[in-house]
Amino acid sequence: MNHWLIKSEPDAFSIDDLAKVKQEPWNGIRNYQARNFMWRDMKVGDLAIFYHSNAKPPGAVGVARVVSEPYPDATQFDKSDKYYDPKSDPEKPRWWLVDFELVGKFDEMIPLQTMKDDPVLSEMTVCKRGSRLSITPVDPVHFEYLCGLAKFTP
DNA sequence: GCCAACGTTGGC
DNA sequence: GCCAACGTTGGC
Repeated sequence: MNHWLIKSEPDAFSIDDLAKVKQEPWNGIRNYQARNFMWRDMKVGDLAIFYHSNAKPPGAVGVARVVSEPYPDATQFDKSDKYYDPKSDPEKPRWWLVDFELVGKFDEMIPLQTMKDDPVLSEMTVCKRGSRLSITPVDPVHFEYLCGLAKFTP
């Protein structure tokens, strides 16, 4: 099983929003590296740290699970959607996604600063300077350690 | 294929 | 609001 970190801006879609729906298509990803992780590497059952970006403070807020095979992101073909991509061919879709469901929300978020200050978690991609990728692989050791810090058992 | 200009992300 | 990092675009 692979482990991941997925970023979301809580103003757009927060972990509480994920709690309200059964499962959520992770749409709007328009970066090839992030797309490749969903399209090529994610498997049903994979676990992901849910991370709030552009938040005060930013940080890890819970755990989500991959619950679908990859399929084309419908928003790329919707002219009225902000993620519409006129260059994507419906015969050969450019953007793919998976669905996530909530596993659980941490009792207390682990702020990015706490992760950066931690000798183990500071190795995570999200802690590195200039890390903008919205989906990143996570070392299982870091995943377990972070859940431990949050007193959370997936 | 190079690279300058530009746009976006996201912490601070 | 600022700005560093970095991906994308497009002229050449």
